[in-house]
Amino acid sequence: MTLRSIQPQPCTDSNCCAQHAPAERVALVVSLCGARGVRLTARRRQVLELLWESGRPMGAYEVIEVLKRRDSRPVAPPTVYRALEFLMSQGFVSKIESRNAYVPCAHPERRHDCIFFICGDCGASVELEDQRVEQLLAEDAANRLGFRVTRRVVEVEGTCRSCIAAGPA
Amino acid sequence: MTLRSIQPQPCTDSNCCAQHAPAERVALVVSLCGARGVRLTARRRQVLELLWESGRPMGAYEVIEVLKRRDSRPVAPPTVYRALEFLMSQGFVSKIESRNAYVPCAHPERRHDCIFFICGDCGASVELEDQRVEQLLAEDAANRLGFRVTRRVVEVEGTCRSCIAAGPA
DNA sequence: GAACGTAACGTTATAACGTTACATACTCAA
DNA sequence: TTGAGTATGTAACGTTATAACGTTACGTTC
Repeated sequence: MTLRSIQPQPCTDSNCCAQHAPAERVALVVSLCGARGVRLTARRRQVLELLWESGRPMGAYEVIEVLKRRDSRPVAPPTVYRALEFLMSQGFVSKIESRNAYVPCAHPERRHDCIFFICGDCGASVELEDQRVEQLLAEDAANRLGFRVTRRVVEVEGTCRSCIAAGPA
Repeated sequence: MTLRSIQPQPCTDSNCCAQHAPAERVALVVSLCGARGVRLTARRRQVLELLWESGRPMGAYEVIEVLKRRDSRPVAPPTVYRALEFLMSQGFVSKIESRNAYVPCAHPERRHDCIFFICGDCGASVELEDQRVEQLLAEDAANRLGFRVTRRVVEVEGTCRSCIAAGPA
C-alpha cells in the first residue's frame, strides 16, 4: 500500500489518546503541506516517519543515529535540527522540554499546545488536550499577572497504565 | 544586618507572586536545613544566594561564570550541578525545563510543583500555584489514562506586564 | 533551455548543557 | 582520633544545539 493510497482520517476526538496509524498520520501531513504550500522534502518526511514509527519520544541524536544506519552515510546534526524545526513550526512535531525529545503530533491539523504524559519507566508519551487547563492558565496569566501567553508547556511525568500493571521493576 | 538576625516570615499566600526579600528567603532556607538535618554548605548557600540576587532564571553556566568572578578561581560544572541538585532535592530551587535555567523557589517550606510564567522579552519568571490546574491534570491522568503522576512541569511563555507596558521592542 | 533567485541541505566548527570517574578533604560521632 | 560517610575538586567526556558558510536542488522567468 503506497502512502498516496492512504486516506487521511480527520480526528475530532481530543480524547483519542493518540491512537493513530503512523502511515495514515504521515499521509495527513503530506496533504496538509500541499494545502499550506510548504514543502515536505524527503529529509523532513523521513524524520517525521521515523518519529511515528518509533512510538516514543526520540532525542535528536537518536534520530541522527537511525538515519545514519538507514542511509549508511553521515547525517549531520544541523540537517536533523532543521527538519525538526520545520516540523515543529508546522505543528507536526512537538518537543518534550523536560526530556529534550521530540514526538510526532497526533493532530497535526489542529494548532494547539497539548499536555504530555510521559512514563518514566517505559519512556512512552501520550498527548491530551484539555481546554479547561488552557483556560485556567490563561486566567491566571491575565488576572493575576497581566501576562500575555504565547506558548504553554505542560508535561506530566509518572507511570503509565501498562507499567503500573507490570508492577514495580 | 547579618543573615542570622533576619527572621524568616512564613508566607501562606500562594497568590503572592513571589514578592520576597532574598535575604529573608535565604534565612528561611537556613532554618529549614537545620530542621531537616541536611547541610546547607557554603557552596550550596552561595549558589542559592546568587539565584535569589539575580532576580531571573540563570543557566548553570551563568552561575559558574559569576562564581568564578567572585572567587577569582575556577568553579567547575559538577560543583555547581551538585549544588543545584541538592537545592532542587530540598525544594529550594526549581528548574525551568524549557530554558535549562534555575530559579529559587518562592516558598521553600512547601513541597509543590508550581506554574512558571516566563517573559520572553526580559527573561523574568514568576511562580504561581493553582490547585485547580493540579486537580485537572490529576483527573486527566487518572480517568483518561490510568496514569500515576509523580511530577508536573507547567511553564507558560509570553510577555510580562512590564514588557507589555514598555511596548513592542 | 539558460540564467536567476530562493529554499533546503551539507560540512565544519563551536557553543551550551550535563555527567562520570576518581582522588581529596571535611565532618561528626564512636 | 580515627574511621565511615558526606561533600568537594578536577579532569575528561558525553549530549544537545547552533553558527557560519558553501553547495545543491528546484521552481520561475525570460
